[in-house]
This record gives sequence, structure tokens and C-alpha cells, in this order.
Amino acid sequence: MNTEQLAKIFKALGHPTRMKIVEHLINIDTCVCGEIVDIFPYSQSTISQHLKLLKESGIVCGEIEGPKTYFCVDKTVLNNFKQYIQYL
Amino acid sequence: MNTEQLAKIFKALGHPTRMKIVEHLINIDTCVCGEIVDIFPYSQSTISQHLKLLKESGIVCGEIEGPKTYFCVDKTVLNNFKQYIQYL
DNA sequence: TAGCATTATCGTTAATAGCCGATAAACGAT
DNA sequence: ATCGTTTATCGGCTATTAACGATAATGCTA
Repeated sequence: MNTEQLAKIFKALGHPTRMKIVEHLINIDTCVCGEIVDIFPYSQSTISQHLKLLKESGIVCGEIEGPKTYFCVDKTVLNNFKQYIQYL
Repeated sequence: MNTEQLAKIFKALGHPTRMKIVEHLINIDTCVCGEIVDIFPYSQSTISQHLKLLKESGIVCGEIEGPKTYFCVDKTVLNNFKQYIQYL
């Protein structure tokens, strides 16, 4: 994991809503976009964009299943990330 | 440490240059703005702004001594931050 | 006090981010 | 095949970010 990748994850987590989304995903293991939309006071398109950014950073992955997409945290990436932080 | 504060630190670290500045500060304990300017291919004003942002996030603190400012990582904040990440 | 070194701030510009509503796309069920 | 559900994308708007050069501010030192 190089600086660019790490910085991307930091950046992705650098927004309160995205931080909370990731915390939520960790707690409930997996969930669907609509569920997150219900929790936050933002539109579906806004949440979808946040999820896209999280996916692009690598910290979150989404599996398309029929019309739904199941999002979850990539534990390998999360662990690598944690390891880097601990090294600081 | 609440979500807003944590997100601010994530955001501050969400830029390759700022990440590297923090890494450098951890390695050498303390240093002066000009030293950082010499390392990176950016102007003095740009580096100064990055340092300002890092200070505002709380992860870095600066002590003015004469005409110079000595920057260093706030270890208490860093440890709280690390603790949060580990909790994830 | 005049000049030098160091850092912070200002003003500008271009790019990116964050939000929305509207629309498209994908799939299941009727 | 059409409709409803779910998610992604587009276009637009405003605010913020990242970079720069120029300038101000601060405090040594001669």
C-alpha cells in the first residue's frame, strides 16, 4: 500500500457522513444502499455518490445482486490501513 | 473525540503531501517550515497552507520561537486517533 | 534602525467536492 | 411486456481546495 492509496482512504474517511457509513457497515457487516439512505438526511443520489467514493478508495466493496447492491467493508484493506496507522 | 474532529484529521491526512509531512514530523520529532519546503516541490506558501490545515485539524502543533515556527505532531491527538482506528 | 531571514496571509485561478432533482439502467414480479 | 423497486449517473449549482506569486508581519542582527 503506497502513499497515494493510503491518502485516498484518508480522504474517503474525511467526511462525517462517509465515516458514519463505514462505521455502520462494520457494525452490520453488509447492507444495501436504500438502508443507508434511510439513516441519513441526504438524498439517494448523494448517498450513492458517497458510496462510490468509498468504493473507489478501496475501503468498501459492493456486490450487485439483482437490482440491489450489497455494500460491505473490505476487511483486508481495512486491516492494511489499520496496520499503517499503527506504524505511525 | 467526536466524529467531526476525527473526520477533520482524516481529511487533513487525505492528501499525499500532508501525509508525508506528518510522517516526516514523526520521524524527526520537530522541524521548521523551511525545512519542509526544501523537501517538497511546492512553494513556501503552499507548504505553509498545508501546515495550517494540519494544525487546524489538531494533529500538528506549532510553536513560534522568534521568527521561526517549530512544528511537531501532537502525540496525544495522534494516540487518540490511532485508538479510534484500532476500534474500527 | 535598516536589512535579512522566516513564516503567514492575501488575491487569484483552476479544479474538485458536495448537494440536489431528474433520468437512466437493471432486474423481479405481476 | 409493463410496472415497481433499487441503484447509478447526469447536469447544474455553490462552496471549498490546491496551487501560485506577491506582500505583510515578525523578530534577529549588524
